[in-house]
Amino acid sequence: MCSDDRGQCYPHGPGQHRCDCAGSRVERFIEPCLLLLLLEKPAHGYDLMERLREFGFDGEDQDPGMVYRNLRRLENQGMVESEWDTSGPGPAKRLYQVTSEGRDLLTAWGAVIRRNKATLEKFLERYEALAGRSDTPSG
Amino acid sequence: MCSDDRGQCYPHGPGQHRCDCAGSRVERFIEPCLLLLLLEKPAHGYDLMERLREFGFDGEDQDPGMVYRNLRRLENQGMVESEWDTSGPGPAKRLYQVTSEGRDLLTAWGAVIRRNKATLEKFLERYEALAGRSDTPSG
DNA sequence: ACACATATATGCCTGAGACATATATAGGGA
DNA sequence: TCCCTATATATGTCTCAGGCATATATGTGT
Repeated sequence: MCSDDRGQCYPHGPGQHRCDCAGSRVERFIEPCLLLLLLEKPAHGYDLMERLREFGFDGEDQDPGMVYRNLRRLENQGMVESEWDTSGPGPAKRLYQVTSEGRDLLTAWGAVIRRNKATLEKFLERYEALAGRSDTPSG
Repeated sequence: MCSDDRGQCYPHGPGQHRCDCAGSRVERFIEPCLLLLLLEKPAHGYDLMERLREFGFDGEDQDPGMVYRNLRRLENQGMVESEWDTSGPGPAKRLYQVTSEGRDLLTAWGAVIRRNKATLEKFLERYEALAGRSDTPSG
């Protein structure tokens, strides 16, 4: 079923893919995070990969594929623009910045995330109301 | 790309599957919702389908498949138990109740959802800090 | 020469979820 | 009787996001 030796682990339960037990994902959450980071400061993928940890993305080993693919998709959709930067040392970097369409998308995400937060809050209220009763879920 | 005539619609943006534009999902969120509802009051699938709306599940037309499959999976994992109820009129109902393992799972979910909420809050803080600057995402 | 950090890109596979459909029971109306 | 609807459960198919692996290239240090 779903067993590793890292303590709490539930069958198909609250976990990342294949039982990482780090929490259920908010779908596509990486998208608004990338947009926000890029609005704060234009950057390239490898840099964003590091900075994503600040949003709770499992820092230990970030997946480059995830980051780069999302950036390319956002570019295809006109949400970000990129240009090669060969000025520094090392391999060329693709410098991204957000377009005005991308700003609109982030605004939309803002609303979505507020709504999402409200949903989780509603759940927790109800969950804690239940826990206050005798038949608490933890006991 | 992603266009319908229902107003706000972003390419692959904040939306349910295939551009429903109703908000990005929290993965597997239906699971803790079902457990919580069943702890509040044992019930059958069709009933739960209705009650799920209270958690923000797109009420208009709820998907029975989603509900029933999740219930059966939870039962296979020993998180809930069911028995047929043929007492009432109409077709037989499968009455579900939560097991002690299921309660533990809900407790774990509680922690996950609190963490998730914190992540969204952190994002929103940072998002609003940016919006306070001149280069606000919406303007 | 070799290892390593930096940097980008692509391929494969799985699981959740959206959508459609099948099946059965019972009640009401034409 | 036949049909429509509400109630109730179950299953098939397809797509997409994400996890994991891998390929490629450049510069630095030893």
